[in-house]
Amino acid sequence: MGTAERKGRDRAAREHRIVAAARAIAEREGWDAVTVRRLADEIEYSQPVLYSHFKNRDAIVAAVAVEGFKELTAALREAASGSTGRNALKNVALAYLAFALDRPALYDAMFVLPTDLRFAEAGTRPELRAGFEALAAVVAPFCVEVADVTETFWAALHGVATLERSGRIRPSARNERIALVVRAIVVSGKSRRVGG
Amino acid sequence: MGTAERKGRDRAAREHRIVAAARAIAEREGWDAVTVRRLADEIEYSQPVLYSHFKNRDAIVAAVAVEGFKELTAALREAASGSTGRNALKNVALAYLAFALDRPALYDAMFVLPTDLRFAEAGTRPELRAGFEALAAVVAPFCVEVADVTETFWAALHGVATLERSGRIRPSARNERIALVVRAIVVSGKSRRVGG
DNA sequence: CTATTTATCTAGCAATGCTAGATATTCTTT
DNA sequence: AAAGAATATCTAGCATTGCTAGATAAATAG
Repeated sequence: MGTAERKGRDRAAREHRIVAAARAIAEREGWDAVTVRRLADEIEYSQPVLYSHFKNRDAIVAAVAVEGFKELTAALREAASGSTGRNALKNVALAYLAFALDRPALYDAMFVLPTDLRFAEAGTRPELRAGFEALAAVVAPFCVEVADVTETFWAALHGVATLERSGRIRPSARNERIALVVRAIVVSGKSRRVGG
Repeated sequence: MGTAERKGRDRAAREHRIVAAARAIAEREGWDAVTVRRLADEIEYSQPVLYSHFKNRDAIVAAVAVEGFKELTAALREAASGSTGRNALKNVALAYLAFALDRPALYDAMFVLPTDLRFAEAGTRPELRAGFEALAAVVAPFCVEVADVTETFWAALHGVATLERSGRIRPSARNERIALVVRAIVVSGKSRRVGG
């Protein structure tokens, strides 16, 4: 009798519908519009059901963030494939920015909103680690301290994305900034004395 | 009779007390603890009085942010003074990170929380522009496209600060990341062909 | 068929941002 | 100084939020 299995599947499907609804509303109207009541309406169950799936609202945001990390990782790998060296770097940088700018709500869930997700330490979820490694892969050819340079590359991309998104730096200069970041990585592994 | 003037001063003083209370609570307990009711208690007036000073809660956060910009600007200028060239860059970078990391609530008000403050466009408040120019001053010796490089420098610092603060990159590698950012700026203006 | 566990819902709490309408205070004018 | 006008402030409340206790319905087990 597979009824227990079916129940488990149903439950998983419902959980996925919650996450999908949260994400859809957030993308369309922002995270403030994602209320527990509205999610309950959306999945056609009452509020407390959501709390049998997630500890609290933040845990729902975190679930969306995990989806985001998977997709970001995929997008970065895709961008890296088919090119090498400096071009790969540039393509990855462009893909990162495109991801952050076209899916602001998703990016917020991943990097801005409070979550309990852990990073850069033991117990980091694999979805999160994989994204970092996709960046490290294109950075590695240019340096020996891969972790340091990857973190700095990532931070630069994150900073450019968030400051541009909030209107703090000029959208018109995006390409120049990307070129500067890419060049910084390319140069980082080369000789210390430069240009004479 | 300077009673109108005194009233104006009293009002300004009360407004300042609101902002100071908001900032103090935020620094101590986070922005979630900064409720309008609690601010009203703190200044010993009723809630609606706050709305005669500020349009809404976000406007109070914005007022704290403006204070933050003044202080960040001062900190960056201070850090730049007394050194030149690469050392000035490094000192400014260190000062920026120190600012962001020891005043997380203030930094959030300035860069993370939603505000109506405008940047990088006509109508930008002078407090905000001054901070940018303090960065530009130490970047200028190293490049010709000062605006582009300054924005990228700022973005890198912002990214490093926020990712480190949220535990997404290793605190232990802070100095390495700063060194990389500084070197990237130093190198940015030099010859395009590097290291042979 | 009954008892027990599991799934779900109704109803409500306490807190939030914000505001309408009432009241107290201060100023202006005679 | 008194009456009327304008200003300052408060009380009380709305609508919404995240979350939960306690009641009920459904599924399972004996």
